[in-house]
Amino acid sequence: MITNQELANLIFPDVKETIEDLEKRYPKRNLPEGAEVTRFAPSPTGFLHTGSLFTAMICQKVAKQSGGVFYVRLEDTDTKREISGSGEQLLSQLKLFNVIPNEGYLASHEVGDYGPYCQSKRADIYKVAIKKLLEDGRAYPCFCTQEELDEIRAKQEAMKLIPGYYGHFARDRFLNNDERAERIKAGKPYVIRFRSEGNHIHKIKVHDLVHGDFEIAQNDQDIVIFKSDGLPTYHFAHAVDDHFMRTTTVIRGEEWIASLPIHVELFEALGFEAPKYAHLPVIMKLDAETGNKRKLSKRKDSEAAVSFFLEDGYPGEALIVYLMTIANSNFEEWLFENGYRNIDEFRFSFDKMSLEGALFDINKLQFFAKEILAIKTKDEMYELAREYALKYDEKLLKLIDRDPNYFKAIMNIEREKENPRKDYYKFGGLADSIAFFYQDEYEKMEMEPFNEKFSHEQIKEILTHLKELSLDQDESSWFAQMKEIGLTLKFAPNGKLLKKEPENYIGSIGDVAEMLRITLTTKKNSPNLYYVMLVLGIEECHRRMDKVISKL
RNA sequence: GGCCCUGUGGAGAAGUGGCUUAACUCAUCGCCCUCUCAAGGCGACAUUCACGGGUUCGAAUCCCGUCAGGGUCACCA
Repeated sequence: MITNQELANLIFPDVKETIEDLEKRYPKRNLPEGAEVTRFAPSPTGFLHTGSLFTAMICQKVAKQSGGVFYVRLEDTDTKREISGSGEQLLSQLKLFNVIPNEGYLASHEVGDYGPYCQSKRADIYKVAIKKLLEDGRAYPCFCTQEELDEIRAKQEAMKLIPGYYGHFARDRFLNNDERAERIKAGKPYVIRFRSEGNHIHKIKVHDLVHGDFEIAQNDQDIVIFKSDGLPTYHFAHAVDDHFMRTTTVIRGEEWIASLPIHVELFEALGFEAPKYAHLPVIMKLDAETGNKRKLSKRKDSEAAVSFFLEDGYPGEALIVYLMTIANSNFEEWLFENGYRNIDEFRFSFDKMSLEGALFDINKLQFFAKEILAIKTKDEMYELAREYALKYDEKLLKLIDRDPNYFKAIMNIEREKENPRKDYYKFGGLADSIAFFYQDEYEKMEMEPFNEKFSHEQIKEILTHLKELSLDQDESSWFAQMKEIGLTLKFAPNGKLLKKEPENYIGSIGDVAEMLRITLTTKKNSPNLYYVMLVLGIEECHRRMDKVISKL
């Protein structure tokens, strides 16, 4: 009968390297004590998911704050689901949130000594590891067809047994090497399975950086490690790659906890030391139909894809800040003490992480976005807005480019002060809210109705008088003038007085301001009127007032 | 269904046996300020920590049970 060695050579005749060679090729990293090597390992099957950004952000943070390495590895072993170009997109979107790897797959090229960083290019490496397992008798070819597998499963279901390829159900583990060789030579298609030595009635203790210690059933499944397309499955690739890329801490979603026993056994069989694990809670959403929590779903929830925030023009920083509040409960407090400008100095810790998946809260995101945009300078606002407009908003781009300084002036209304206005939380819709500042756009807009309390004649009269307003001094003198004009026409200088002596007045200064506001901006709400007038310029203000007077 | 994880207000949460009449943040609501809005100021919002039992002088905190929610059971990752 042929030996394991001979069988291994039959399957992988070209593989000459050994695990030892690989150990030499990918030596332990020379990093200071405590430095963490983390990785973000997406599969190129679509857009960047909000949960993936969350994971990637934490990976980067952990590596950065420990003086380690954060790298990206493309898990492109599922050729069927792969969407071409999504690898590049993933990287470019990550970059927009300032999550920038210092090693690995970078779309246009690769950086680092532990590559290649695309799994599809690592076939040779996986083969070395599989060959070793074959030689050790810890892996075997399996010739079962899909139908046969289905049959086994049906039998197990009927008998109410745990489904899967294990124990005596693992039919092909009982073949002898001669039979295996014969079938291979006959050209029968096969996969390679791991031969598990575990038993699910035994428990193993595992440690997780966020969940702590817990027990879980040992693996007993003879999982597929090498698919018929010549590529490894996730589990196997994880063990091999994270070992040879010298990852110290594997940070991934909670959905991987269930397969931890497989990974533990794989590392053991390969003779590798397992990395530390951190299984992150999943970001959830309340399902409108069932009222239950569920994972953010790309199909159902627009906010599941980071492109949603990008397209709507949320500042990238805001999403990161928001995600960090979910990641570490003490972050918010830290933020209020230390400010938005030094976020890098915050020290992330796995023990400050909640164990339950947080419900995605767009309100809170918007709150942070407002705060962040409020402390931007007018120039930063210009850059940000233009960057957004360039990609997503043609109308906004035209308005901005017509006169950058004019746009900055609009953005600067009540910005350069202690408590800047917090009007904006995203750039989506900005064009519409500032359109009235532009003459031609203003002409196209429909005015909100004036207060019906006042006749057209009264409004005309007031507007005519308001043309005397001067912007030459400051806001308070402007406002004093307006009060004075109002007073001569029987408008109380404040609301309280009107309430107190309703018989003496026909309205209050508020009514006067509203008329002016609607006239100039078409809206009942706008930024500080004085500054709006300054930006528009007194001539344009008069033009708009004249127009309304003549139209009424 | 088995296994694993989780369970403090509308949301994120602090809390690890007495300092808790449960911090803080968002949201909501009310009042004040005010030319509208935004901001800001002040205040309201959990007699109670999923539920039931137990331990204890004392429990959100420890133990047991129950329930609920989530995850997972592929030649997908």
